Parts: sequence; C-alpha cells; structure tokens
Amino acid sequence: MINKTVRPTAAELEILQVLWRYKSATVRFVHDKINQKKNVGYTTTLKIMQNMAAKRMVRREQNGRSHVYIPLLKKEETQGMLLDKFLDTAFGGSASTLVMQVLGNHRTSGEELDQIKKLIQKLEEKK
Amino acid sequence: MINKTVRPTAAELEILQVLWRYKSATVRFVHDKINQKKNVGYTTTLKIMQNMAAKRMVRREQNGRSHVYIPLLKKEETQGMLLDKFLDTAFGGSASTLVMQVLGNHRTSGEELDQIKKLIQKLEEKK
DNA sequence: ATATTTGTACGATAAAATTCGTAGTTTCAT
DNA sequence: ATGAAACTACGAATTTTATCGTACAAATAT
Repeated sequence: MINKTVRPTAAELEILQVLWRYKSATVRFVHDKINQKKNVGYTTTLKIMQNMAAKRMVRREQNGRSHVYIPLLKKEETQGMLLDKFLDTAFGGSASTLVMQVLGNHRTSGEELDQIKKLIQKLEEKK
Repeated sequence: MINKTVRPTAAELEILQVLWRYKSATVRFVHDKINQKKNVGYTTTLKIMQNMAAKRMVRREQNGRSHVYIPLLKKEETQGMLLDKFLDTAFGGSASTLVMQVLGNHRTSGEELDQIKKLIQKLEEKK
C-alpha cells in the first residue's frame, strides 16, 4: 500500500505504456518506440527514465552495459488514480457525463459495447 | 475553428467549472466558490483569471469597478478535447477500458445507467 | 475629510517538467 | 590496439504553473 499519491506526468506515462506492454525494456527500446510517434532526443528519454527510477515508479536492473527498466506501478491502479483526478478536474466529478462523451466521440466496436452492456447488467443486479 | 489546441490546466479548469455553471462571474465570486474547497489567496485566483483572459479562454467585461468574466471555451468541446488527450496518454487510446474502469470504480445511479444503456442502443442501431 | 474596504495590476518567486549538450565509459569491429 | 559506436551520468537552460506580496485606485463608512 505504498505510493498512493504518485502521479506520473504525460511524458512518464508514455514511457509506462511501453513498459506495461513489454513488461520490461531498455532505454534504447523505449526511446525507439516513442520516437515512432514524436521526435525527442535519446538523453531526454534517458533522463526521464532515470527520474522515474529515483521516484520509484520503475526499478532498474543492470544488463550487460545497459539497464533494463521494470515498471513498479501497476497499470490498473495507476489508470484508476489518474481517472479519479481527471474526472474531478475536467468533468466536475460526473462519471456518466464522461462515459457519454467517450462513447459518443469514439468509435467503439460492437464487441466492446457488448462488454460494457454486460458490466452494466452486473451493476444493476447488485442493486 | 479557433483555438483547437487550448489546454486548460487543472487550476484553470476549476475556474471554468464555476464560469460554466454560472454563465459569468466576478473574480470575487469565483474565488469564494473555489475557497469552499481549498485555500488559496485572492490574488492567485485573480492572476489565473487574468492569464486566462490573455489566452482568450475567457472574456472580460467591465462592471463598475470590477470585472465580469465570461467563458469563451465551450464546456463540451473542452471536455471532449481533454478526454481525447487523456484517453491517449493514460489509457493508450482504449476507450472501452476507460469506460469499464469508470463504471466499475464509481457509484453510478440507476438513472445514469439507463441513460448510458439508451446511448448504447442508439449506437448499435447505427451499425 | 479620512480611514477602511474592495478592487485590479504587476512583478517576483518557487516548483516541476522537459529538453538536451557534453563528458566519460564500455564494447566491438577492424 | 585504435577508432567508432552505444551507453550512462550530470548539469544547465527553458518553459509552464502556481502562488502571493505590494502598490495603487476607487468606493464606502464614520
């Protein structure tokens, strides 16, 4: 139950997304992934990952001459925390407004809609 | 089609929430509302609102010796924009994951669930 | 008329995030 | 064994946000 108030920034989240997907990765690997989308210097990525290690968001392990980084923050926990904050600041806390917006604005596949419907059913059964 | 990339910060959003709710307001009014939740100096609120005027997020009108501020950003547009960004950085773009999280974590009333179900039906009819 | 209250303007400061240059180290190919 | 390539470390500059003190102007109360 440590680190309840760790708030990764946008740049840190970009890195975490890569680490979450691949379980662990070197700076080089993360940097290459990120540079497929935007242009940034290698040392920038390096520095941010070093900062993240200092903040205990990730763990660092020596691997030959380079380092392998492993995420310490759990994906779902982190997303949930950020969502809480975002819901509050951007939507004044109204969860349903947020849901309506996101369903309205983004193409959601039939399967995804089915999943959501099932979840709603479960929620309704609880009442 | 101006201002596609205006990104209100957390503090700015707090102010916008008040302006959106009350259509327009003075610094004093906004500041009092905000101070019901957290403690911050009057000049801080003032300064941020002045900055927002400079960035064209709000318009300012003289009213006697004080100023009335009117939001220029539309609530839904702004929320949609922030949501897009947030979805991307925090959820790697997966809208359904976000929806599942928010429905799972937050108490959502029966009425709200009904609303959401209706929206899903409409979306499904379109396919 | 004078003091108090209620405003705005403006600049300074602090903290955090981002970015990258430079230096130095290790590895590897020739 | 020497030079190039691939790393990390570190410090510095920049930018953005947030916060507030001080100064000053206008209105109001005594």
